Amino acid sequence: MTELLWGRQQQRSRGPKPAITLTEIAEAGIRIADIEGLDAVSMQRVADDLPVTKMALYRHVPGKTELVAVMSDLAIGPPPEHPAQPWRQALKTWAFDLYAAFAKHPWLLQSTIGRRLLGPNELTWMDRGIRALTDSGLSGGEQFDSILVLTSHVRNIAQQTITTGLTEEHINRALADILTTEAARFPSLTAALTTAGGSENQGLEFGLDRILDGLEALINARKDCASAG
Amino acid sequence: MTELLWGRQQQRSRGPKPAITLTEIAEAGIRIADIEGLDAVSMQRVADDLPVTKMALYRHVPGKTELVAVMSDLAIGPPPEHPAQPWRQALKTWAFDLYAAFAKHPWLLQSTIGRRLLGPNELTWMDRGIRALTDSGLSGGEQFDSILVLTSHVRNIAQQTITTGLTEEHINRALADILTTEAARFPSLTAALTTAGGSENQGLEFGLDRILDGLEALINARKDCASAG
DNA sequence: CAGTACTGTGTCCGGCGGACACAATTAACG
DNA sequence: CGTTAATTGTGTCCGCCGGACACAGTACTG
Repeated sequence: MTELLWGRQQQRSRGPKPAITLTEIAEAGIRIADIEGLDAVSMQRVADDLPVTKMALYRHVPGKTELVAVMSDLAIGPPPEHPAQPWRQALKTWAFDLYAAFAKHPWLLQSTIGRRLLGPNELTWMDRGIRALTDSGLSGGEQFDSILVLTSHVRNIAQQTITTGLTEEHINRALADILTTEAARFPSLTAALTTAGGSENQGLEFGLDRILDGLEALINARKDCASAG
Repeated sequence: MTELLWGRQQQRSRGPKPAITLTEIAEAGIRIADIEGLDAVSMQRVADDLPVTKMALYRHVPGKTELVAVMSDLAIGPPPEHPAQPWRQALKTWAFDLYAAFAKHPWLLQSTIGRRLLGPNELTWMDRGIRALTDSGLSGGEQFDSILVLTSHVRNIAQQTITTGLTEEHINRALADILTTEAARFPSLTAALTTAGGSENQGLEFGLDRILDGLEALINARKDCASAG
């Protein structure tokens, strides 16, 4: 598993030349997931696209879990390069870049959840985020937790905005129906949504600014403390 | 679907008395998911526990998707009651309550992701969260987005801390191995993790405080603006 | 040239969600 | 009170899934 994600490929000696490579398999999977969603990615489906037999894939990848892991790290890719910026601006562009990556491959929201083995690209994203906070005066754990908060926010907004399925309208209509018939049970929610006036869709930036405000407050407090001591 | 989640049950007329109810089915599913995880919940497995035939379930629920939805709303339950508090403290206890709910039924982290039809309990959670911000001076959309940010943070921390599988140790060891052999590729991340000193596990409160700090700053800014105008 | 390691193929399995026809039950109606 | 019709749970069947395993062809090594 680690070997796969980190590209440790032992050189081949005897035997027929492989007709396909791990990268080609992953790319085929990505292609399918991009168009038809992650659920459409089955061993059979990937094999048909190459085209080889389904069991041929198992010569290059131990199972579907590992295939999805390789697909994910390959699809998310490395974070884009940017000129050096102050930490706040750096984190903001970092967050928008991450959102863009999720927008490009919506199925990454499904495949990169929970405790799992991380690939090099995903780790690079984390490293790049933490780098922005290196000179902030926060402790290592605080830097880590800060990036975690930002990541979860970006993920959540992406999940809310990026409409994977076509049930979008149906869900919204159902919610509207419920909120009109059962408004009495959810007074605060109803009030908030009626004054909200529909889809402002600025959730990403709003939450981002709040989190960054909170971080800035902590960083400033630490700086004051350091200069005073 | 809406009828199921919202308990609209039409009264029965002719025919044999139902041997099982929707609630019993959902409870059986919850029981299985709590012990063996959400993946162990199959129609066959749920039916065996009741015990009835698998196809009997389809008389009460249209499909597995709907069953999981009913299970989820039933398992998360209504948010606990608390005496009135200032908004910040209210949101903090609300967040901890939500975390506790996820800790009680870890599979809720899997089953309640993405755009979906919300049940009454889940909506009550949202309503209760927004209620804390009703008199904050924030707009309805801002109140909504604030709760969204808090929810995503709690979810993310729960996913990080609550160990569903037994691969925990294996993953950590693999990550440690990689960070030692490939430390040069991830300098900032390595530095942050080495100074962090392992599992402080205060991620929930840290992020919570930062987000609440950010919200407080916005609320205060609005108040100043209002009093000045 | 012989041996051997490696690749892709074909077949098979258990389990999954779900469609459909059927038998059994029970309330409503003449 | 008997008949009818609606509703319940059962059994069988299907296609798809991930994966195990034996087998045949290929290409390098001695």
